[in-house]
Amino acid sequence: MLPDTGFLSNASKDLRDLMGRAATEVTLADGEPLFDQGDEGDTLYAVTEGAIELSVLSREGRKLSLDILRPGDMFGEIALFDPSLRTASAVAVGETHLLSVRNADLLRELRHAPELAVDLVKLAGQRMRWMNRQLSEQVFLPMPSRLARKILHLTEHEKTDQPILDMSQTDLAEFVGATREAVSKTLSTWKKRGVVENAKSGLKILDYSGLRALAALDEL
Amino acid sequence: MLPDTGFLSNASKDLRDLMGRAATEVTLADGEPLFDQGDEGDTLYAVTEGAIELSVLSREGRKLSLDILRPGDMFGEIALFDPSLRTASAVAVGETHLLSVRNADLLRELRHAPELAVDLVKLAGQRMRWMNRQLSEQVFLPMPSRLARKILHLTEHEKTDQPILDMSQTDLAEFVGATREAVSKTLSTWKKRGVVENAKSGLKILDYSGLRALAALDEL
DNA sequence: GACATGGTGTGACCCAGTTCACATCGCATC
DNA sequence: GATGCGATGTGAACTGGGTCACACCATGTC
Repeated sequence: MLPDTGFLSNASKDLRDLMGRAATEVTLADGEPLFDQGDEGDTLYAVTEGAIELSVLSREGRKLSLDILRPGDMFGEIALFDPSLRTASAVAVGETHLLSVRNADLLRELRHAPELAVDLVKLAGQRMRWMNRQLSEQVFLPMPSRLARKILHLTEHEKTDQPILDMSQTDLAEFVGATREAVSKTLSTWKKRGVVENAKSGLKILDYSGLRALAALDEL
Repeated sequence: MLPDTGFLSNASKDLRDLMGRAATEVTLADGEPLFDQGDEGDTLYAVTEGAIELSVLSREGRKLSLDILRPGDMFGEIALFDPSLRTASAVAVGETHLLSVRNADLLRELRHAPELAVDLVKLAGQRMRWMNRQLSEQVFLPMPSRLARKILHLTEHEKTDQPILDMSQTDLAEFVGATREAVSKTLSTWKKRGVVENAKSGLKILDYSGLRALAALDEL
């Protein structure tokens, strides 16, 4: 029922089973919001099909995309234990199916297997580590490195050697916290160097190791 | 034994008792590091006396201070459940006393009171929320607003109406992710406007509400 | 008193990235 | 094939903040 790839692959089988028991299904159409930053939330989700984009936005409407979650990924772990305002917004990218587990339901299940709480916290811990990295990258790395990193991250689930990133420069800009123009310009120089090239509705990565160098992977 | 102020005040009494049972004491001299980013860590700490500065640093040595933790504050929650590399460094500010709880010891105690796991995760959740805010502030707010926020944050534990922030401009700069010069210049303009003034070894806040306005508190 | 040392104030200059303003290129629709 | 529209490319001007290079304290200490 629950996928065993991605984030969830780190969870123990028992935990996955338990969550499966407490879960109900949700389906979203493309672009449909699941929740907004500031909503009350007490539910954890796991993606089974499609994708979810997590983003934060400033009051003036500027947006910083945090991640795209794919089948096997989980999110909303915090809300589960400490129901309160959501710290990010989530919208569906393409038609997507989710499993949702509500706070109360999970706690009920957890009473039969309390040792699994630790597993859950591990997941939360991993997300926190990830969060921490986002912060320091944003602070320490120049825009081109951040861009290279995001591209690598967003294509790492592809199997091909020269994957195509199906995303507009505008979206990409929201991921790296910069303007569309700036992204366009650095992509231009990379194209000249043969690192990437335009492809049908997207960006084709030609030189993976070149990109990795640009990402300044040894830093931080 | 464990203080009941600050972060810990959010913890239930039972949890505090349990932690007290599993804890051992640690004392650090001024400036002494507790752990460095990248160390293995499986221990959670609570400050009982003195203060701890948490910071992240880039490979080239640039530093971003995250917070100053005072008596009653806890940190290292994640390492407890998911022992792994520390994501930040911690050094003592002044002579400081800590209580430390090791992973294994807490889990043993937790076996007698498994329902308390949830309490612990709540704490982790709160820290994650806080982390999230740091990230979006760093991305969305201009330096002066970040500076104003940090000053407010760092003085909020003072009882006085016009507290003195005992910290050099260099340190402040590390908190807001900017250079000393930039901090000096914005502080200068604030001094002209009567918001702050220099005091013996520090900065005196004259106009709290003025500072709050500069912090753009409605944003985000 | 002379001198180093660490904090602070400012100015000159530089640069990454933003803002604004277009031009261009598909590609869908009529 | 004309028209429109979203995505892309790029150039000019601006700007926040960084870098560098000082001057100017205090304070301590020899």
